Amino acid sequence: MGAQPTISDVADAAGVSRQTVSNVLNAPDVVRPETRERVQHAITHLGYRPHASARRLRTQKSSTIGIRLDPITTDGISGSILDRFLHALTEQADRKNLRMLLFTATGPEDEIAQFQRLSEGADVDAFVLTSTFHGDPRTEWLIEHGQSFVTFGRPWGIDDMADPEHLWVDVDGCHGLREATTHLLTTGARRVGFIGWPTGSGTGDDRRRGWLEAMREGSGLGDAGLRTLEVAAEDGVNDGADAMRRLEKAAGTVDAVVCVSDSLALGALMAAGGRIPVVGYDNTPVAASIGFSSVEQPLDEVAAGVLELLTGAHGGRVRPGTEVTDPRHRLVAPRLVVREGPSVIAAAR
Amino acid sequence: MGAQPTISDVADAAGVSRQTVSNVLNAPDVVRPETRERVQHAITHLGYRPHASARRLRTQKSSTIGIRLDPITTDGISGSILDRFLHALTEQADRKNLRMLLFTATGPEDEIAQFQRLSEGADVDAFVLTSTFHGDPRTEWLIEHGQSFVTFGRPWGIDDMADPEHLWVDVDGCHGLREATTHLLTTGARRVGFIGWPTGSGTGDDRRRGWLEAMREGSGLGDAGLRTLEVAAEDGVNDGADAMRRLEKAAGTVDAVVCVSDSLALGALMAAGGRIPVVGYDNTPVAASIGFSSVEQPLDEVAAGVLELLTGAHGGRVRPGTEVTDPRHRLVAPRLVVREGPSVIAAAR
DNA sequence: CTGTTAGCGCCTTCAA
DNA sequence: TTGAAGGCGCTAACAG
Repeated sequence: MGAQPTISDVADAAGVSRQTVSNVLNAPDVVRPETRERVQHAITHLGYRPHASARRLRTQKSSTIGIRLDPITTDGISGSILDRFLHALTEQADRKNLRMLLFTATGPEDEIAQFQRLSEGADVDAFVLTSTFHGDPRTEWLIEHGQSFVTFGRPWGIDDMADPEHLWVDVDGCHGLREATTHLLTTGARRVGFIGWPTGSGTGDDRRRGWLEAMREGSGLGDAGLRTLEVAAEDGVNDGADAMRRLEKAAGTVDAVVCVSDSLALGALMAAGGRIPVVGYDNTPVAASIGFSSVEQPLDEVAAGVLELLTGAHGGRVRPGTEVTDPRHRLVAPRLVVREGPSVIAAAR
Repeated sequence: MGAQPTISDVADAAGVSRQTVSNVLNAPDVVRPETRERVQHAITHLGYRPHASARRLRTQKSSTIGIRLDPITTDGISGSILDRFLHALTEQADRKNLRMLLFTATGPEDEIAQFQRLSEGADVDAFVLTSTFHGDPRTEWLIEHGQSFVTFGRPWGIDDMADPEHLWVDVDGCHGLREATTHLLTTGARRVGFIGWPTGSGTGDDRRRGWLEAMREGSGLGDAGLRTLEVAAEDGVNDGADAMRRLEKAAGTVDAVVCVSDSLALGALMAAGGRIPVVGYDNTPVAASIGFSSVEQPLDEVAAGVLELLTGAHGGRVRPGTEVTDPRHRLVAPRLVVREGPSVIAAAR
């Protein structure tokens, strides 16, 4: 450790003024190459590094993004996707010289209090939210207080794509399930069942739509037939198993199943004893280790999109009166990870 | 938003000097009550909040703790425990007015580079590491450069408890497996098998010891018999299933099994078709949703310990010449979460 | 292209 | 108990 060298030390060592050093760092093209090199040499020689707080004080920006760590989901295996998103975000933020600051909250009001605390204390100058809905008090507060933010997930309002105030990035779940279903159909399956969440969740309804469209186009089944191939469940392995049994009872033969989550898929797989292919969603470690196919969200792309929106033209904030020229929303396509099937379960029988 | 009020604004509003405001904030007992109240009123009225960067610049401390987000573990379900630890840490740090800053690294050297960057830039003034070993280059670098840090996990050196330079908090895995094994023995099981990792990992060997000791004391089996009840595997569901089959082949009857991880436990459970009780480790969401017992790490306690060590007497750093009076290490006991058994798997048969 | 000057908002001396 | 200076390390304006 020892005392860190300051910009003055570097200036002295290089025989220039402090300002020139600052220029070398922040506007290199404005300094004559030979001077620049001399300064650079002094910097590396002394091991100088700009003092983050001093810079932030001076520039009035923290270059730090706040993100809330969700409360633990006891059930459901899908908690890990947030983890992976966070990882992607941190990694890419780092490349843009942005830092990620964590916080927790016990509920929406508490979260708003945290927004206030972190923004007013200049700890953070933007937020990333992970799941929001239309009329969410949190986004309303952020918009109202002119805070920069981008959400991972659509607000699921009437007209998301046109909403100029709420920047978001989301994964096209409809497309994902359509692809999964189509894949199963090309494999020879015809009666592909669907295990989803109860109607009402934007995400779940969107994914269901993907299955429905693919089936209408490719299965040759009518709507009445399709209705028996569909069943709703809460998220959880036991719920998935239960749903599978209900599905088999209602539909008679089922050639394959697509699910809105890996937890449900695991349950379905177990209940079916591994006899038919099951496709999950999120491509969690369980899917990988048990060996069933799953729709993977491209979290790197999502993270990149979030950062671009945040650092882009509007800097995550909408300037009133600005024309909506550049995209404020981004919908990325997931991809299907195809796996052979569950060797473990088969072996267990 | 708008411009945040500064300390001067508050001073003007309250009719005092800036200094008095500062005192009200940092040394309230030195200001006359009535003045204090007037200032407090002005603070809340104006919505004043001290500027974090300004304070950090002045005090030369960031009050921020850096933690590396581990690369994603594709296999193994246990990734979520780090998640929960991070959550506990963030929550408790917040109460102490400390912030958690994330970073990622591609490997040990890169991580050291990050240490350097973050510490020299005064972004962070302490680190939390999540898994270290004896002679780990990262801890060596941190010690050498006088950086504050605490690890979650023993260094697994010869004499951990006496090492005065490396502060750590860990979970007593030996105790955890002993408890799990004893529980199974009291339930009536006698031949309790053990599925562990290959010898050599400190954590794994420690947990194995717990099983071994409990069996020696309570099973009435001799060492020769015990040897057939033990099998090693990498971490993963398929590995667990495979291990279970090997175990049954080698040992003949097995009444129950304890495993060093939930992934292994899940595999074992499936291979055994849910016929015998299996106990896992980490109490991950899978254990909860499938419904098997598991040893839970008390991550809240770990987080609390880490922060206490960090903010305690030595502030995470060892002052040379200081007597070793207060504890520099902390070993917390996990607890067994008992569950009925896997209804899903039983039903699937 | 380089140097000088003037703070960013806060806290730590010291004096009153 | 309160007030008046000074400076933490940096960068944005200018002036040379």
